[in-house]
Order: sequence, then structure tokens, then C-alpha cells
Amino acid sequence: MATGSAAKKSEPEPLVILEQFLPYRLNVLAGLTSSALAQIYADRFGLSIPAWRVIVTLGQYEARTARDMAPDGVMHKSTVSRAVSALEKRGLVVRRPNLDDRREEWLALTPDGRAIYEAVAPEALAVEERLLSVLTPQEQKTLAALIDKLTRQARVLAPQSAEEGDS
Amino acid sequence: MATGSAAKKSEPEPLVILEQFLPYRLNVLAGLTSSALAQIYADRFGLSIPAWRVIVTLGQYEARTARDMAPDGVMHKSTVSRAVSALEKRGLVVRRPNLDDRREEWLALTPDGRAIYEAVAPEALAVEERLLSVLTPQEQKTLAALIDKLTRQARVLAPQSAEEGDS
DNA sequence: CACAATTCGTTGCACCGGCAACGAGATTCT
DNA sequence: AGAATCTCGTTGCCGGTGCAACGAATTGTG
Repeated sequence: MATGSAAKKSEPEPLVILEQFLPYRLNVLAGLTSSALAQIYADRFGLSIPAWRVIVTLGQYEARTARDMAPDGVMHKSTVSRAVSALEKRGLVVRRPNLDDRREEWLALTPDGRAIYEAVAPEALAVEERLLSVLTPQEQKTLAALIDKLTRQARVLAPQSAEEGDS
Repeated sequence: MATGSAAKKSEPEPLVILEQFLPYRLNVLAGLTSSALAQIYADRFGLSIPAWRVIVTLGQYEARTARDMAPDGVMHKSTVSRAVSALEKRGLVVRRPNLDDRREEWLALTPDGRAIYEAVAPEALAVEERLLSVLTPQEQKTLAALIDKLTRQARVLAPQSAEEGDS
């Protein structure tokens, strides 16, 4: 008790300073970067965030099942399901049955889908680069390492994941 | 062209590696920390993310208008409006008209609201601390600086903000 | 002073995403 | 083989949130 000068009536001291609170700052930053990215994939290509992730994943892996799309529970399976349906309807993704396990289906980009991928990806990378341009290469490495550490720890503290956000 | 070995038929190389893509990783991390925090303010106190932010802000500043609640456009004004309504209905926040400008109203915590604030805040800080416990004090300072730099830059790249996430 | 232009906050609308229940298919145990 | 259990993916439902239009109030301008 009796810290410093003020022991007045009801002079409530702030316990949390939002601007310095790590989770808050992480969310602001993540939100801003998402916003910057959305200009590309949403405004210019009509892709939702989950759709963008599906496109990128298929561009990266050639063929995956819907479940593989959410390795660590970052996206909900219902979210993936709806994103894939939308992409299929637009002719950007095709499904082929997996004969070994007929519960799941293989997903792949169509030529149109790949075309979009090849149009969006470089621009997304450009945004990332512009973001990182304010950091030195050394700082970038440090940042990556810190994010890794924190993510591992956050995965321990969070329930069983499934968050949502964007990329 | 002719990079390395493969110039096969249609051997599409991945352009973006999601797991290394900064915006993605930031969103995963932010989502996980939100998830960890939500255990506290949502599950235990029935607060939504915006409600939590309103409570913290009022705990910090004593009295603010609804508009002050979203300084940099982090929350939408409609989001704030609904959060305040909900909190008022629960008797955690009161409004008092601002006679100088009757378009806006002053918001403040009720005793009940402050009680909740004083119960939640320490726990939220504890989560933050557990998160940061995997970093040395030096790393924590570095992290804060990097987040600052990136946030400033992201604010330049993003349209005029308004993202959403949580704290 | 009157009239436009701006600002604060609310609300109807639509969309998005999580949850949980479900059906179809696979796996395991007896 | 048959029954219970588990897994993949879809879908109805609901709460949350952004958007845009709006009413009320204030500010600026002729």
C-alpha cells in the first residue's frame, strides 16, 4: 500500500495499459497487415481470407484434402468446406474422389485457379516485402525467431486452438 | 529461367510458403493469444472482445466518449456502440450526457463494472506474463520495438484501417 | 440568421465464421 | 461378420461485425 503520493479517495489506477498490452498490440498489427493484404486478394480478386489460404496452400502443395488445409487448427473445417465450395463454384478448384478413403476428396487448382494464384502471390509477397522493408535483415531474422517462440508458447496456453484471422 | 534441375512439364513451384509468410504467422500468433485470453474474459466473465476492450479502456481512463474508444480505427464505431449497449444493460457501464456537445456521451464504469475490471485485469496480465516468460527481458524489449516499427509501416500500407481481432 | 457540410452514435441488413449435429465411410474389438 | 467407435466433410443455426443509411447535433459559410 501507500505507493508514492496519492492515497486519495477513489483514485483508481489503471492496471492494464492497452497500448502496451502484448495481445492487443499483436492483434492490431495482425489486423493492419490483413487489411493491407485484403486490398489485393479481396478487392482485386474477390477472394475471402479462407479462400486465399486455400489457393495458396494448393499452389504450394499441388493436391491436398480439406483436412490438411488446417494443420494446426488455424481454420475451422466448416470454414474450409465453405471456402472450397465457393472456389469450386467459380471454377478455381476441382475435387477428385480419393478411392483409398472415400470420405475425403483430393483438391487441386484448375488452370484458372493457378492463373489467379500466379497473379496474386507475387503481389502478396510484395506487400510482405514492403512491410519488412523497415527492418534490417538481422531484425527480420530476430523477428521470425521471436514469433516462433511466442507461437509455441501460445499454443500451450490456448485451449485446443482454432482461432481465425487472416493471412 | 532454367533454375537448377527441373524444367519438366508443368512442375509448378510454390511462390508463397504459407508457414513462412509474415502476415499469416502474425495472424496465427494473434489468434492463439486471443484464444488464450478469451478463456479469461469470455468464458469466465461473459465479455466479448469489444466489451473487454471497453472495460479496459474505461478502467484506464475513467471517462471517455464512445469515439475515443477506437483511437486508430481498431474497432468499428458500430462495434463499440453495441458493446457499450450490452455493458450498460448489464449495469457495468453508465452513460452521462455531455452538455457541451450533446451528440456524444460520457462513459464510465459503474462500481460493478470496476469490480469486474479489477478481477479480470490481473488475470489478463498473468496470461501476458506467461506468454512473455519464454523471452528474456532483452528479447521482450526487442520484440516491442519490432512490433512498433511494423505497426507504423502497416498503418501506412493499410487503407484507412478498421481491422478487427481481439486483445 | 439560414443553409450546407461535418461529426457522433445507432440500427437494419447481409455476410462470415464457430458450433454442434449429422450422414457416409473407415476402423477396431469381440 | 456385427456392433461400437472414430474420422472426414457438410449444413442449419446463431451470434458477431462491417457497411451504409439515418437522425440528431454542431460547425462553417454566405
